[in-house]
Parts: sequence; C-alpha cells; structure tokens
Amino acid sequence: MKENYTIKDIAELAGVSKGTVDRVIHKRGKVSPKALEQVNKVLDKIEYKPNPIAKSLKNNKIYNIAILLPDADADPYWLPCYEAIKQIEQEFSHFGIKINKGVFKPKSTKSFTKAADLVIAEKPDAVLMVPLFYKEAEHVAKMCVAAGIKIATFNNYIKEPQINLEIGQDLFQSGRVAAKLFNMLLGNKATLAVLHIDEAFQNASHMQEKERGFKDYFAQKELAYTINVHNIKKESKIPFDQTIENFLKSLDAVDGLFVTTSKAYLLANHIAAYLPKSFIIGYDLVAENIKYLEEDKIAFLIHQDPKKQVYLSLTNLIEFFLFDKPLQESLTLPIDIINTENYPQYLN
Amino acid sequence: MKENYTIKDIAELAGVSKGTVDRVIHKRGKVSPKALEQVNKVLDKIEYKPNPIAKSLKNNKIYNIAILLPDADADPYWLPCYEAIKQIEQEFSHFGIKINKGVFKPKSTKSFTKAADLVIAEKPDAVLMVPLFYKEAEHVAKMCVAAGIKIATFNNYIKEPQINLEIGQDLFQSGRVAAKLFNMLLGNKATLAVLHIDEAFQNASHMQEKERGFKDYFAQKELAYTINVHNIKKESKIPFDQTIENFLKSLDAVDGLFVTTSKAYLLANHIAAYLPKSFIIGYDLVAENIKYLEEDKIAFLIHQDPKKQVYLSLTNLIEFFLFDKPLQESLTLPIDIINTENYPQYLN
DNA sequence: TTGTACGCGTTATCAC
DNA sequence: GTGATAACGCGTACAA
Repeated sequence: MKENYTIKDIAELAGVSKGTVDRVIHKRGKVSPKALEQVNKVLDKIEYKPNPIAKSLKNNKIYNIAILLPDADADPYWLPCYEAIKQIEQEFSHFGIKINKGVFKPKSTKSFTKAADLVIAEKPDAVLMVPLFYKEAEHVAKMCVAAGIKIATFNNYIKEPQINLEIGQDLFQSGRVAAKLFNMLLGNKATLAVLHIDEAFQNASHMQEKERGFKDYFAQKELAYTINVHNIKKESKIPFDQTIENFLKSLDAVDGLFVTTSKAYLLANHIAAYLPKSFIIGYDLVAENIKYLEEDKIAFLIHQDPKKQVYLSLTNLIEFFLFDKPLQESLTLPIDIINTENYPQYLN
Repeated sequence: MKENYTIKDIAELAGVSKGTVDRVIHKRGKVSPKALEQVNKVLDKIEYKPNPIAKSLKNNKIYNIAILLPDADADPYWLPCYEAIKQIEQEFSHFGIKINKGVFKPKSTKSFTKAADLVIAEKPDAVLMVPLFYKEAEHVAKMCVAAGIKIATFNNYIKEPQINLEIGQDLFQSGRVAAKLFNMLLGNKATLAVLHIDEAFQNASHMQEKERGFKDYFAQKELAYTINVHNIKKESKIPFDQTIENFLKSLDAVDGLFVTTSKAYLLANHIAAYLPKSFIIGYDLVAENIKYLEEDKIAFLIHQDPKKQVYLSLTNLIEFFLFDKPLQESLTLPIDIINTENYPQYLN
C-alpha cells in the first residue's frame, strides 16, 4: 500500500514503541523475544527503507575527504578536476562534507609523498588519489587501510586489492579504440608509430596499457600493420620541443602516429613540416590539443573526462558516508572519441 | 566565519525570534519596520542558504511529474528511457516524487493526444514530453502553460518560447559530426547519400536538421562532395525491408551513406550485396545497429543517449521543485561517436 | 526490557 | 506584529 514506512508506522503496526523497533532494526539487543517476533512480522510484510534525509539532518558529523591530485599549473589536464571539486563543495555544503586538497607536482615522487603525509596526518575519513607513482601510491593505500581510512583512486590504477573505489577508463580498450580509428582511416595495411611522449615517464603503466590495447587490435584482426614504438623523454638542457623536432626528422615515413599521452600537440606543431600526410590520434581535451584538432593536424582525440572522474568518485564516497550507499569497487567510464565537430559539448 | 547560518542563528544575531526571520525571508509581511531593518542588516552581512535537507524533511507535499514518451515495443530506441525513470523513482522515493508515464504509439498523433489528455487531467506539477508531433506538442505545451504546469521536452524540440526546460542534442551539429567523419574516411572528394529512413516520417524536422548540418559542413569547407538526399518510407503491403532492398538496387554507386534515423540496420543488412565498399554512418545504439557495427557493416554510430536525456530532465525538474534550483532552459548533450571498440561502456 | 523525550533546520499555526 | 511551539523521521540518551 504505502510507499515509505517510517519507524513510527512500524511501531504502531507491531504494537510496540519506536525505540523497540529501532533496537530490532539496528540489532542492539535488549528486546524481548515476543517484541522481536512482533516487529519482525511487520518487517517481513513491508519493506523498510530509512529516510536518508532525516538521517543526515541529525548527523552533525563532518566527513573529511582528502584528495591527492597533481598541480594544474604543471599540467592543464588536471584543471577540470578542480572545477569538479568546487562544484561538489557547493552541492554538498549542507551535508557536512569537507574536502581537503593535497596538491603535488606531477613529476616529483617526493612531492606526492609529502602531500600524502600531510593529508593523512589529519586523519580524513577517505583519501581519493591519482596514483601516478606506483610504489608510493601503494604505500599510501596501505597506510590508509591500516588507519581505517577509505581509499579511492581515479585516472590511474594500482593493483592493490584493498582499494575501496576505483574510477577510470579502460586504458587497454582505449588503445583499441585508437587502433580501430586508424584501421578505418588507413585500411588493411599501414605503418604506424606509437609515441610515449612524457617529460618524466611517470605515466609509464598508463602508456603501456594503451600500447598493449593498440597492438592487440591489429594482432587479433591479423592485419598487415607495422607498428614501431618510441619513447620520447625530455633531455636536460634541450628544450622538449626541440627533442620532438629532432625525433620527427629522424623518423621514417609513417601513416599514423598514436600518442599515448596528452602531449600530441607537441608533435602536431611540426607535423606539417615532416609528415604532412600522417594522421595523429592523441589523448585529452587540453587547450593546445584542441587548437591543432581545429587545424586538422590532429585527427582524433580520446577524452578521459577527468572532471567526470572526480565528480563520480566524490559523489560515490559522499553517498557512502551519508546514505550508506555501497561503494562501487570499480567503475569504467566511456571512451569518448572527439573530432573538430563534437568537442565543444564535452567541455561543458 | 561560519559556513552555514541557520534561521536560529540569524534570529539571535538580530535579536528577534525565528518566526520573524522566517517572515522576512519569505516576505510574508506582518513585520514591524524596526524588526525588518534588524533582520536585513544581518542578512546583508552573512549569506543565508536554507538547508535543503530540513526543507524537504518538513515538506510532505507530493510532486507529480508526468512523462509522455513513445512505446518501447514499437521502437527499442526508447527502452533506456524507461530504465532512467525506474532509477529516478528509486533514488527520489523519499522525496515525495511521483512519476506518471503516458505512453503513446510513435506513429499515431491520436495516441499522443490521448495520452497527453489523460496525463494532464490529473493536474501534475510538470509534464516532460517527447514532442514527436509538432502541432500536437505545441498544443500540449500551451495547455500546460495555461494550467500553470511546468513543461519540459527532451529528444526533440518545438519552437515554443514558453517551454521551461529543453534537453536534447544539437542535431544540426550532429550532422556536421557525421560529415567530418566521412571527410576523414574519404578525403576531399566523394559521393554521398543522405537517407531519411522512417516508417512514418514523424521525425521530419529531426531528420532535416541533421541533413542541414551535414550539408553545411561540406559547403563551408568547399569540398567537392556530391550529396543526394533520399526519403525512404514504408509502402503499404510491401515489407519495409523489401522497400529498402529495392532502393539499394536502384541506387548508383556512392562512397558513403548517412542514415539520419536509427534505421541504419535495415540498410546494413543489404550493404554487402549492393555496395560492399560504402561506409554507413547512422544513429543510435539499438541492438540491431550494434550487431552490424560489430560486423563492420556500419562504420560509426552517433549516440543520442536517451537515458541520460531523461535522467537529466527529471533530476532538473525534481531539484527545481525540492530545492528551488532554477530550471536550465536549454541543455545540449554531447554528441557521442561510437565504433566497435567503445560502444559497451555507453550501454552502462 | 521498554517507552519517552529531545535535537537537527524549516515551516506553519496559534496564542498573545 | 510577534514569539513560542509543533511537526517532519531518525537516532539516541535516559528514565521507568
């Protein structure tokens, strides 16, 4: 009949008081067998779902969520994450949610560890982090588990079974998406280059997963593709842009270039001069990539939606704390294919 | 200093009672000039945001939202919408939200009008509809406005300035997305066919917007593309599939086919026999389209995410009623490009 | 072992 | 005009 029964309703139906019903529901004991039976009889018939609103109204506990993420000044890829945090703070300002940012330099493991230590010292209820550095992140996860702090990751993965919530993209599959796009563009035979362009290689596992998926596609379809892998890293004293140009100079002709990081723009900058007929597929809607996408120097971008990742991670944690919603252990977001015509809507 | 001031806080600061503060905030009058000034002085200094939790706890009003949408048996495209409704009902069951479905046959204006009349007769607080039939939908919108019912649309648009909330895709732009994809696949010169395949042509304006965007792209880029438009409609007594096959038989060779509806699968079924080298780009992740996508008979699909459309429409309306969040008059969702490798994540 | 009373913030009603 | 008070549903402290 009724939609939502309250504790009061149940108490009346069972002929006992609210307090007794509460004790039965929360299994606090101190209930006579008779009362227990009466209440359970009612609970069997109806479905009781406690009202989450009333619950959180009374709850004046403040939940502290720490978030460890890279500095957006160092890499604009992370900028949308900060917007998501701001949005969440506003949306949940009345629910007693505090978010504490631990910002680290994306090239420095020390900076990561320091930020983590600072943040954990305040004993938050949960830590959400970008586990850029494998070993260090594993250590943080273990520390959190030991301290009873919920631990969540986004954007990257570490193989730590105790992680409570993982949100990210299927990187292997995103490599396959890029492969399929090249396959559509180039047909059954071509020469491709996979480029891991990263100033510091902190994204090693990230990049390798994408490469694996990329190669897997062509292997599985048994296509006559030649695929060469190149690692491009900043050399001290030489500007990164110069390193890229030198690399392109020395590269044999290829039909397509797959850049596994957000640095496709560094390549696109010189593509017209050295490989005017090659297609570039890269990752991430950062401003510089969009510029070259619009100039048709980048064919496609794959969007990892960091904003959505943070937003989902945080709402999931918050609803766990406030409303006892279970944490979704692992959540894989769509792999968005971006071209000149559809990118604006993805920027919000 | 403080994050969230309560009415009680304000009352203490102003030296009046909660009741008076409430009357000032809600402009109910019956407040002396002196008290008014004292309260306003406090309100100027601090920012008062009423606690939505307490508000909705007290609020025992039930909000009725009617949703007019096509039968999913007639067209599986609408199936995800029903999932979204179920999800919303669960999520907001404690907030006094009732959703009343008015299901109509997608080929029958009478069925639409009948469902609308039934639903409006119950005087809901809002009507959310798919305005498949222009005139009839306009009429419904006007009736709602007259009756003080909030009116929202999704998936399609009507030019009725009184609509309170519109959610959908930029159809013109989605035509451009398809055009760009063909441009990437085929280079600077090709022959394309635009196919409006629809059993009843109830989507006329929908299809034309896509066609306009499609042509606009090539015109703007001044590319040497030949584009022919074909309307394919069910003829009485002849199976639709047969009509499609006859059409393909009579069609001169083309490099690509752009299907502006979700019926690309009808074409894909015969593509190997008649146009083995042509690319098909169509709309919507319905099961039959996915089948041919996987067989590489459809090159790309454009996803309109009807589930997300319904979900966003409903949450927007609900948050308007419960938390006084303003209605976003018009919201345009991303245009998702789908291939064999990324479709699973979009199906949830 | 049980029932009652209180507080969370907002709103509405009711005496004064 | 104004301030006190009840009610929403839950959790819990406390008295019986």
